[in-house]
Amino acid sequence: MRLEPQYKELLNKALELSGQRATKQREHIYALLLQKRNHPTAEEVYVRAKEDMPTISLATVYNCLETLAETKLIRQVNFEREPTRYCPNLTKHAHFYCRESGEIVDVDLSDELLDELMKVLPAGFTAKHIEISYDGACNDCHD
Amino acid sequence: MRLEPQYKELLNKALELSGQRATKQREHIYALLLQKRNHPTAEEVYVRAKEDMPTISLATVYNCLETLAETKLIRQVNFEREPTRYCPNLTKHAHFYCRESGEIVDVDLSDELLDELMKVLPAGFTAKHIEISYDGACNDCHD
DNA sequence: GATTATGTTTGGAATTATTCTAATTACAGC
DNA sequence: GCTGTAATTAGAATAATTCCAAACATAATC
Repeated sequence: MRLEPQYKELLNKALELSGQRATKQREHIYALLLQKRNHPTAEEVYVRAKEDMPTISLATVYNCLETLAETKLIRQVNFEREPTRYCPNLTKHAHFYCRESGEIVDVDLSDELLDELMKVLPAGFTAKHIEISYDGACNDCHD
Repeated sequence: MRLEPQYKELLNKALELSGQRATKQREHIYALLLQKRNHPTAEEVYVRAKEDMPTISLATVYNCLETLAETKLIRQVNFEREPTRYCPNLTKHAHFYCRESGEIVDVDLSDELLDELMKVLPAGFTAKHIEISYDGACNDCHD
């Protein structure tokens, strides 16, 4: 697993900016999130991370994911009370959760649509963030 | 605490429809959610429920909330990994979470806006549900 | 280049929200 | 009033995550 130069750059910048160090573990976690973008849970990341880095601990996986999320290199994705999932797609998007297959798919959102969503807020309210999640059946899972 | 007749009716219908019984506990929980609509957690519901019904157990609170949610009389509301909150507002709405005060406010959504959101889904995807949550600062909490 | 200071990782224990379990209780239909 | 089923209860169990203190790695200073 190799972290591509532009992402390595991105990671280093983001960590430096927040006064944190670039470590093997952080690079590794970031690389594997970028490489297979299937919205894994921390546990799943842990399993994958151990393939190339057998001594990494689950606590470190949580720490790294936390750091990456703080520095805005990845997003945390939650569906109800299920385990948090992690997503390196930085474009504005929602998530579609297929109840059949369990798959999670990114859904691109236009700035116009997001604007409209901001406009429906009551006067005096300002949102830093909007989370949108769909759930239903994906293309492969229709009855 | 008195459950207003129209809501009592609604509750009875919904429970009957799903083959479940109307119990004191279910009525009580439903009544107090309707009476103070501040999106309480299960724990908070438990505390309030005990005021008038000191022998009720936390497990029962969870059971009742689950039943009410199943029968669509209330909605579960989640923000990241925080405890689930409960909401008896059945209109189509999103939730605004104020990071300052912790307050949660309902935000009405028009059918048109929801339609637009459905339209951005990839071909072949059908959503049964959309969850929208804003977070930021509410009217009372600006810097 | 050695020393010190600071940040990071690690394994295991602790926490927290929630669910499960088995026993008791309440209720509906006969 | 019985009988069967559903609901409640208290406490144990679970699952995801966070905390903790010790070991380790890296960066800064001499």
